[in-house]
Amino acid sequence: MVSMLENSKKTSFEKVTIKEIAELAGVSRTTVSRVLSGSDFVNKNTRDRVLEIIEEKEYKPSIIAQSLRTNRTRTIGLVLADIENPFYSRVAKGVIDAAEAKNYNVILCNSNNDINLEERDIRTLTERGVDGFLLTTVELKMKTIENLRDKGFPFMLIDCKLDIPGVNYVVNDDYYGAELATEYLINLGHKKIFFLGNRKLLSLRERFRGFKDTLKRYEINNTGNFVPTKFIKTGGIYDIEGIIRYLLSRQENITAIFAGNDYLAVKSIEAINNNGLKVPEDISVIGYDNIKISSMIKVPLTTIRQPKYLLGKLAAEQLLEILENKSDKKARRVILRPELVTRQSCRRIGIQKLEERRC
Amino acid sequence: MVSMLENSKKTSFEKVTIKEIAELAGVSRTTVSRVLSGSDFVNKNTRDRVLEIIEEKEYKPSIIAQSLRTNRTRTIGLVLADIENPFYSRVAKGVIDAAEAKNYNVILCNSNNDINLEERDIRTLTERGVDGFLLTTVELKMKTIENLRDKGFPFMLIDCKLDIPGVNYVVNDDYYGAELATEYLINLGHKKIFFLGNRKLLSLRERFRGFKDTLKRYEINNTGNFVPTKFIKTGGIYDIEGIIRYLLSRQENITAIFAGNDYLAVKSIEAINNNGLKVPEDISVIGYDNIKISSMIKVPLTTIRQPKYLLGKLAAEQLLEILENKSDKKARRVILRPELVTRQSCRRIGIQKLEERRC
DNA sequence: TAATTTATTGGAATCGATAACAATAAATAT
DNA sequence: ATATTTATTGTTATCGATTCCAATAAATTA
Repeated sequence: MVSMLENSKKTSFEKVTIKEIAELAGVSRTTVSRVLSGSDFVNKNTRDRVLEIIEEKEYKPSIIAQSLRTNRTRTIGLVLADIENPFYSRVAKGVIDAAEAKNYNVILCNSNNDINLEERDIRTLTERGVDGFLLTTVELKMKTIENLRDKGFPFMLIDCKLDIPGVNYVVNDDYYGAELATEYLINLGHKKIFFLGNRKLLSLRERFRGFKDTLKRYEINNTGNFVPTKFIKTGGIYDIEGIIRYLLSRQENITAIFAGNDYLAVKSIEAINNNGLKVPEDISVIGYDNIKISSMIKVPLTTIRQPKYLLGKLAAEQLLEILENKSDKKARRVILRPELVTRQSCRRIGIQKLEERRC
Repeated sequence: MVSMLENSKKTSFEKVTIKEIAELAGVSRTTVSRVLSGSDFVNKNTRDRVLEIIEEKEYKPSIIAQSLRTNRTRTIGLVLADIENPFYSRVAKGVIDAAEAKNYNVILCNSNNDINLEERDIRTLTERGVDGFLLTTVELKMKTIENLRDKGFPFMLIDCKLDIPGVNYVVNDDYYGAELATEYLINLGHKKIFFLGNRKLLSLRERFRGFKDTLKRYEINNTGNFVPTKFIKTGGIYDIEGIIRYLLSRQENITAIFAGNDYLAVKSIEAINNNGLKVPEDISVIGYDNIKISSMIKVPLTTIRQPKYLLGKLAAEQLLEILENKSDKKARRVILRPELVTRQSCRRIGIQKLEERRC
């Protein structure tokens, strides 16, 4: 009764500490701590009494104080290249779910595809005392990563295959995915295929490699896949309209575009339409990522599906394993396989070119 | 030189503490702390010496220790209803940007539109010691909010207009937005309009109010806007296909659907198409939110645009102001105005009904 | 009965910072 | 020359937990 009265008087946010619990239970803080940490050697009666008071007072140990003492925060950092990009937000969901399942929290940074912000975010996170972090980097500096590794700070890369010792990652097999896409186009009869994408970005570099190698394997000569720099705006953003106009004007009879990601694909289709041509009738377009909108646009997009949720989930799980088990130095590298999703943005081209059908 | 040698020997992650800095500089920890906290009363020579050593040792104060002592973590929590929903991820970006601008970090929780997870998240965040948090709640329990308020824990609601004393929010004016949408449809000649959306959700409730009131204002009788429960799956998810089939079968000559959000609108259009009808020829559909895909789908969606980034940014800024300035108890309620975005999913219906054109 | 284990508990140091208060030396006023 | 201010710095307690080590009481063994 008295305690209820006291409670109702309490207006501002006051915290119960372990000291109070100890006093109320007539034991030492040590004992309360023991009760808290599960089972050590505490007498059953004592334990019950302490637990009762803990419950009554709704005592929760201060995570901050615990962190200071134990040097673990049960927090991991997540550096997202772009939270608004559905690819990354799905990855983030996987990360958050995996973290929460193990009673960890996630501090989120958004690097905005900016390598400088990315480094700032990494610094912020380490200073803030996260136990480890996950990095979805898009154009990473080798030095930064090596530095992190050498400091012994636990981290994993997401969707960034960097094969240097002591660096772990969970990635989609971009090379294989690009093979899938390219083979698909080739089987539809395409030979003049343009690869659209910023090859500075790690995953796009892999996709481009897969593309090139596949063409070679089929003995198809393909030249000039370079986007003139004048179409690349600050921050590596492409002027898709400009690129498409340029491609069409080159009169090279390009029959297909392999867009490095679905965003580029969607924009390309728009641009192609704006130039009076149609997809897939005049030009086939294949994307990469299978983001949600790719099935919803005017011409549902043929693309490569990547396990995104899994990417985040596995990465987080691997990181947490490392954290729970600091000694083990074994390499943790997971490579996930993408799949082809055929929709309607690519069509077969054959010996006789079908006449354009107009509605 | 010696120190460099030492550094290169250091393999694991070792932290420099204020104590070491103090010893190296030949001053007390207090003095170092003073230097750190900007300008107190420290002799310029001393300060310079300390700063030099801080720089040399790359010393960063432990945020955990600071937090414990000062009872401030420079961390805010963000409970997102669904990080994968582009609406919320844009909001999140606004929040993160505003927080980082003031040197705060964001701990992200994803409540998955689940009210139980939401409460768990709130608990997690308060226990973790965030300074305050932002809540994008979708179906909140009044009790939870009142409880938080009574405990004096700083928080703000995002896009959830809850007018009880001591509760602050930044919201879009859903009522007004719904007025805009409804008026637009009415001006196009629609009278039989169906409102599609879960009216348990706060913002949808507001939209429905705006919808109803506008119809009344135009003296239009509208009945039966209730979705039969059999089409509502667990978690409040709608079986849109079922609903649309049901609507069409009712033979009530519905000419327009006001979808409570763009997702519902997009799905509705798909469902309508699947039933052999066309948008907007047979049925007009207006959405709400103006998410990215709404302009990219087959029939670009007419919808209501909401300032999403601003929503998050302002909410975070308000919260931080509260945190920096604990004494001020003034109400912080911001109401943002949405706008109509006309695209192609609605058409005028007139006296003579145009014959269906087929391609 | 004395000696040794075992079970249970508490004291005090510690994690890395901040802050109230005290202390000293130098500068100024009387 | 003495008293009082001012500038600068240090001492120590504290935030809220954990943990090493010691202490006590009870139980067991010799």
